[in-house]
Amino acid sequence: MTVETGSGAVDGSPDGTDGATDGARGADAREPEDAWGEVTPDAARRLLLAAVEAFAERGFHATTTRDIASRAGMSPAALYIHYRTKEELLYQISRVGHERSVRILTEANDSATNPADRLAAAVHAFVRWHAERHTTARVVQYELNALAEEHYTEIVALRRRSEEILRGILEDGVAVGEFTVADIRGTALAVLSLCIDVARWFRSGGSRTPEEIGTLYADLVLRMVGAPAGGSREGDRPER
Amino acid sequence: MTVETGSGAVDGSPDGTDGATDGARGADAREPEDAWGEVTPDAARRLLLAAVEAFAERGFHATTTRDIASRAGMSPAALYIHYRTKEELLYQISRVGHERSVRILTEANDSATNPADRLAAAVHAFVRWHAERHTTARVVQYELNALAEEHYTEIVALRRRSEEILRGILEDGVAVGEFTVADIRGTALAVLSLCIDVARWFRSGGSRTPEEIGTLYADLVLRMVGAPAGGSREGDRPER
DNA sequence: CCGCTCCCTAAGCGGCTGCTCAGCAACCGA
DNA sequence: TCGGTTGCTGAGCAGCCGCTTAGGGAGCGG
Repeated sequence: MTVETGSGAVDGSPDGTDGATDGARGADAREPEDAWGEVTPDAARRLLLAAVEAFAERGFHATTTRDIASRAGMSPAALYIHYRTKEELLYQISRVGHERSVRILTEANDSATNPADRLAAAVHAFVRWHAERHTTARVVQYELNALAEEHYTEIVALRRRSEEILRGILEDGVAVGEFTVADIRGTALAVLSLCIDVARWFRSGGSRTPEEIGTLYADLVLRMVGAPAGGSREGDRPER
Repeated sequence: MTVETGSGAVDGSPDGTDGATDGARGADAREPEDAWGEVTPDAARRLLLAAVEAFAERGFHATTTRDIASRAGMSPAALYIHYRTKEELLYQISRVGHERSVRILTEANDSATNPADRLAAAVHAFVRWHAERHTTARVVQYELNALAEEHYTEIVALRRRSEEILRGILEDGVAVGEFTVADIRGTALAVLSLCIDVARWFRSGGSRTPEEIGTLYADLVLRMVGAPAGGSREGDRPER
């Protein structure tokens, strides 16, 4: 089993260019739950996909290895050719998901210079991902404590990284006078919590698109930090 | 097994004033996780308490009936004298917890007349409960989908009730011009989500008390709805 | 003393769990 | 043609799961 993540490869596979099959992130003609295109043996990817669905629906502990295997169209034993344990499946899902989270926040943070735009971009992209990939995100965000001890601590480090990025934006915003925030740490935690929880309640059939929710949440968060006007980032209108 | 809930009693217990035992919110000498004082046979209450702890730690499916029973100091079979199934334990926890949630929101909603004060009171009390009783709240909010079909639909109705209360406050606030909210339904959902998620990340040993988090969140939510000044409700200071 | 009720336990049942292992078909370079 | 590797299956193991059942002991009205 091989996963390319761009950083922190766990198994000793060469950083091959196999992922080129889905081009530059394959944003065109996107399937409902791909984003696992980099997982190399086809069967391993199908198993991962099946595990994501099953974990999201029933939770890690309520999901049986037989269920995962049969969703992937394979026998129960096939799972253990590609993954040592059921927990390793969760670990791979969690690791890739968290790395993507950090990358989304990092890229948004680098996409602008003034804190308000950085914050809006970060919240918008982060929330959009949680809505668009809510099945994956639900597993990533809510099945954490089923991880083995060592895997858990590794994932928690990634989560702290996300927290730091957001806190950094708030600190910059307060420093330059764009934000009015008394408790920076607490507010950063609240903002992150607000975004993450989208994965819990979002349903695909709902009345709002991920894009719309991203926009709504970016506006709400700008208000939370006391940024002068909600929609000040796109264009340059000073009000409304 | 008998539980008094103050409203919507399922089994035939009188709507007694037993809740007076914890006085006005029982802030004095409060035990870590009581609030189940109304459960009548002592053994049944101990089992409920044990189940709350176990479900919160490991999740419903990962918790065994043997674990619950042994936490309560009883044999595995004793559980089935007081509850028909493991799921019924979850159902009782979920039902009582959701009824308490609705009651907290209702009382806060009735505690003032102007929408800003009502919203601040609701968020403050709701968040405080989720932090103070985070063990219970975690089960109540995040183990929902382990419920049986009929129990699930009953609980979902209670959740919709909470949603409506919050949405009502926002509607009133917009109507009288205290709030500036474009998407009332989406904002109400976001506010509720923000409050609920406190149960996920809150730890007892943290640097903030439930009271402090309640205050912080009330302020954040007032900002989210565009209420004029964050701290305008207690006292009358127009700023900060 | 009886007989009855209320709680509780020891033992265990059928079934499902994560996981293993021997074996086999398909492909591969030589 | 052939040995070796890869990817998979059928069968199954040990152990744990939710839940049941038979029975026991303490209390209690009579």
